[in-house]
Amino acid sequence: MRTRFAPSPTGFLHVGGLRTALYSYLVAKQNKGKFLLRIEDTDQERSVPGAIENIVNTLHWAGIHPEEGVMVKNGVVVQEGSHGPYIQSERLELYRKYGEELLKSGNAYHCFCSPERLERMRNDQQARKVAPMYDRHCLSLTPEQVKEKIANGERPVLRMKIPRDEAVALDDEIRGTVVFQGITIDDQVLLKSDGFPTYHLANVVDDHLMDIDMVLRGEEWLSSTPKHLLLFRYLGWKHPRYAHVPLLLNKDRTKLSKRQNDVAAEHYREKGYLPEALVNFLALLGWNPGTTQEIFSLDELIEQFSLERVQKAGAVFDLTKLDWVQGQWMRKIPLAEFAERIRPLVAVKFSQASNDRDFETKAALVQERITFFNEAPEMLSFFYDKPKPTPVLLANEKQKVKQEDLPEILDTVIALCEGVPEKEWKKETLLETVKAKVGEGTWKLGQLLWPMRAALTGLPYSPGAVEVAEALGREESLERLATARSILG
RNA sequence: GGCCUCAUCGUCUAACGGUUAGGACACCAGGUUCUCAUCCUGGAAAUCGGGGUUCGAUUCCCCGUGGGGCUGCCA
Repeated sequence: MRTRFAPSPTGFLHVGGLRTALYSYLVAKQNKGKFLLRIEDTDQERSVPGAIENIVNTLHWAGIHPEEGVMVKNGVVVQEGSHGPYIQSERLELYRKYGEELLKSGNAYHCFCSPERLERMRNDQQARKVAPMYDRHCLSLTPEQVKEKIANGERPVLRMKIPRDEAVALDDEIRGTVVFQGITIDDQVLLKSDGFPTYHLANVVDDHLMDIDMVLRGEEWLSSTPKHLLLFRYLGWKHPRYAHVPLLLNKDRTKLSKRQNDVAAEHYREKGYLPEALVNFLALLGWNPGTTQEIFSLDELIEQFSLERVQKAGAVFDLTKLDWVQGQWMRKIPLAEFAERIRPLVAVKFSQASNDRDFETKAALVQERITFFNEAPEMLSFFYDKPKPTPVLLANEKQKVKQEDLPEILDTVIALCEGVPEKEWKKETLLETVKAKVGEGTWKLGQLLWPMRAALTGLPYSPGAVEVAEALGREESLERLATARSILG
């Protein structure tokens, strides 16, 4: 099984494109096949320098690694595989050759109509409320007339000749059978006057020459598929299987657009989303496993994905769930790895973090509390910045901590903590100690722990008191408690 | 306008003739030996409409309605 992803290098990798690439990749991998990357740069106007590198890099970031075709090695675009070249602008001769073949077999013809005439024609057709289609004005040209026009310097396009009296049926993997009447299909331009092919010709020639077994692409291609099927037939080739994936939609259910959404996959990387999260989220937009599982690694997707369970209707690209998926993946990261990933971020603000031996203990306290790595510095700031607690913060109505009780409470907490020796300085021991005091009946747990936590962190919310105390260490904790006590006078 | 296509909670979706129409996110309310977060429990929330077919339709058929895609020498 060979599948491909064939983006145009017009800038960034589109999230919809990423999902299509993902599905394509999954189909290839679960069949022990190959997934290849081809670049469709047949529109010179729209090609952007650097776009290929960008797309490849983003694909890699997402964990999708094409095994054939266009790749980037050491920052340079290279091509690997026996079916190359894989960049369409390097295959112009091929398209010209097959265009010629179609011309000879009578399935294509030259057209000299100017853009102006075509526009007039379409306007006129629309005014008459008929479908805008090429009127075959140039079909009647004799070979001599064609030769003469070319000799005069006119640059024709090559148009495909659609049989008007037959129906073309597509057997789509997702949608089943779809039938198109020839009379409704336009005589598509195959080769442009600049010698470049259009998508339609290039796509068919390449999918055949590159031995593609299944084409997965967006639903926007569904209506041009009969043209492709016809081309395969004219050229005497077996066509691949087709699977038209439902579109990703804006909130108003129109095709996902730049104006309404952030559609550049790389931006999600920049915003701090984990590739696992984006891929997981995208996979579920239009596909479901038939079970209640929601979190999938790429390997699990390869194992479980199936086209039969791909939705027919488009899916609204609603990011709300992405954040939840991101949180799930965030918490799945092994602690040691998590700590090392946030350490450099924290060190930017607090250089002590670079060689903090207890950093992992601190990191453990925020892993469940953050959704993005970049929230870590803020969440850990109280470890590196001395807290400045106030009586207002230390007291808490809900916990029944009155300001006038604070001196006594803090003295109690300090005494309790002093009673815990260095080698016993663990959150479990600390909690037991506090609870033992609570058992005496004077104070409730919250009356001791809230002021303790507030004194240690200086914040209205943070990880728990004893957890923070452990991470801070005995000496630092006692110092902070003493500081808090001192402001109370 | 023409062609193609789609249609279950706000969103992503399950149910392939028989279910109190299920799950997830978001939302709301509780709980989780201290706050925040996590986590747990509960709640509110949907079959576009009309006809058929059938003992029985979310499910099959038809007609509407609504949405979407395409309709370029763009992809």
